Amino acid sequence: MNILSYGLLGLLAREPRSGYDLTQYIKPFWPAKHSQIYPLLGKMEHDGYLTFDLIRQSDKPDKKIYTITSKGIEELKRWIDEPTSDPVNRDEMMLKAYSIWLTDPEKAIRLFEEREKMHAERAVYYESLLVKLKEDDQGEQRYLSPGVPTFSRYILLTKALTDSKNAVEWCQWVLSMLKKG
Amino acid sequence: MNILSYGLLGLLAREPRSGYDLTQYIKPFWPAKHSQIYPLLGKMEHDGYLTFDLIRQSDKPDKKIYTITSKGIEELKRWIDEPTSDPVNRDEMMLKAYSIWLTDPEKAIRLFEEREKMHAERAVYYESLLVKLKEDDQGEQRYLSPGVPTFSRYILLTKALTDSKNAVEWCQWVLSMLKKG
DNA sequence: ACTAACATGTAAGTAGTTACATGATTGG
DNA sequence: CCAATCATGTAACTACTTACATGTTAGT
Repeated sequence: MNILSYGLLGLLAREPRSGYDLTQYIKPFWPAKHSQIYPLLGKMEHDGYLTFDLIRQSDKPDKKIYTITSKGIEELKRWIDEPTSDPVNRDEMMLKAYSIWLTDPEKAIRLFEEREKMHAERAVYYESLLVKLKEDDQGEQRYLSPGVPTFSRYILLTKALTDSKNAVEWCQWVLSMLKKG
Repeated sequence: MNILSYGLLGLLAREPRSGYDLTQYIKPFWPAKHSQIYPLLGKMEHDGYLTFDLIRQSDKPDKKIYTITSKGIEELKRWIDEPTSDPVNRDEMMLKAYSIWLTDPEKAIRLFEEREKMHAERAVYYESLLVKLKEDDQGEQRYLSPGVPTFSRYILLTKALTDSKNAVEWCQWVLSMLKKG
């Protein structure tokens, strides 16, 4: 049970999903490829944290729908009280920014403009997910109450959105200095 | 030559340093343990990107001071123009936040207060580094000119500081909702 | 015709962590 | 006396990525 496996349990605690679905949903919060996730799900099933049902499909490939067990729920609750490891942020861009003084300003400008675009696109994406969340809520603002799963999703999406916006602003700030010279 | 090795080259492009020093300086921007860095430095030296001088010390253990070669500088410049990989952010706290609805509010509050404190401490630390940078500059504001190494350090520290502050604010925002209930 | 989405899996490799190993000096 | 800082290294392990492997359907 590594950290990723708790992330997967957290998704399955809301509703049963396939490995394929889990790979998509976990991505913004804990990047991982399907080649890491599929074997891990097998191990978690073997250890009794999950069960699965094989769903035969004619139009699309067959799939395994994983469901969390009560043992899985207990393990998830236990984990929340354990010490939390430090965040790990690795961004090649930051290392390039550290050496940007070695290169010519045009190249530096191109680099930061690219990144600004990337983060702006992410911001749009997270914004759209937040809009969807609020639409599903139908004006009842249930997502503002801790204790419902939507609350957790709401605060995470908000964090992802502000992080993206801040990254865009930082790029713009650096660009303004690069263009002044 | 993995991404970390370019980070190390970037530090050595400013001034020669020991592996021990590099381990400290790289940490905020690319977490890595000495057990990863020492063998990597050996490989980079073997490949001609670095040289080292063995400094014998009587009070402290001997050390190796690494210096970047012209081949190293060229490689560093070449890397900046290459495609940049996506940032990787993995924070166990985010996964816990996603499952926080399963636990009681007091535990949730404790979790977020701890994190708020951690990020606040980081903010103080980065603030102090920025203050030091500006003191060393002696009011000449050279760090605002792209093309000097201090500019790169300035923009990175500013990013690290605002990221920490934003994380503190997010924790406080979540806490305000958790306390309302 | 080709590209993307759906769907799961394994094999081989790289990157990163934890633990082991050593040892002097300084400060509380 | 104990912990921290300085200083470098290896061994064993875990985590993660890239590449290989297969196959259908829907849209451009």
